[in-house]
Amino acid sequence: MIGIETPPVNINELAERLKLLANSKRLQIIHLLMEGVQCNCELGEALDMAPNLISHHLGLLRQAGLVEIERDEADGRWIYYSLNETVLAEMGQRFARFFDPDAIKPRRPGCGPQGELVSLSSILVG
Amino acid sequence: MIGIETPPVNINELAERLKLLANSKRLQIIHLLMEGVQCNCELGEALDMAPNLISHHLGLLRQAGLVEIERDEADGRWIYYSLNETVLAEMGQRFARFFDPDAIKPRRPGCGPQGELVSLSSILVG
DNA sequence: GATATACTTCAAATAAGTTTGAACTAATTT
DNA sequence: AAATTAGTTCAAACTTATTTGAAGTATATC
Repeated sequence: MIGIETPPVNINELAERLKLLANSKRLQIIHLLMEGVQCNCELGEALDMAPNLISHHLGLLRQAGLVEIERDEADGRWIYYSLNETVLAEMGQRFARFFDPDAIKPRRPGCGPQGELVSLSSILVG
Repeated sequence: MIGIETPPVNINELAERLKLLANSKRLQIIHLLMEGVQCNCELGEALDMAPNLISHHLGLLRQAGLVEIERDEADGRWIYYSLNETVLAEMGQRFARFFDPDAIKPRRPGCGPQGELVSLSSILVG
């Protein structure tokens, strides 16, 4: 055990979010949705992927709240997908907060020859 | 094929970066390095992981340029790891640029009943 | 009511990533 | 020079994620 505070962010949760995005097919889908594309068939055509695969990835994105659906009012067979702007923004903020380069603290010698010297002296002095 | 510009970012590369970070063990390592922790043994103790596993994950982070090493001048057995602030910042900027909620364009009816009407009329008119 | 369309779900196959355990360097100490 | 220490590398076992192919919904058209 070493004397470091537990992280203020939930690392496992952050890893889950990153896993969701760490896939080029899903990134492509997100990109197309941002461009205004809206249905499974159009995504499939643009990405050259089978509809069930698109559906699978959309499902994962949907589970995370990043993608939302809406059926066509006139013809209910068509489903329109869109990004949840709020969730996207919230994710971005979390990443920015965790990977903030300004939060890097200087290395401290808690280990190695220097570390031992320090801990020895801190025991002798403090 | 549909008329959307190719993305200005390299999606595969972005996915690779995200994959690197999409792992709770590596996030924990990054977090500890940000806190100033510096050697394999200390990371291992803090995370309750075998040194070879730590080494494996550090290796991946190092490949991506996110982590750098330095040997102790007095006792070369000790290796000190640290984060490359520039690379971290650059990654953060890339994510922010790709996941920018303000870049979401309105849905356009290129598909479905509405889409067909639009493309029909655009053929007839244009 | 039968057929077609748009999409989803399921199960199996494949691929990729993670962990483990052992062997291996490199540097230092005795 | 033998033993120790800090860390790495390798191969196999294990786990998780992705893809494929087939079957299944829901809605709409003929």
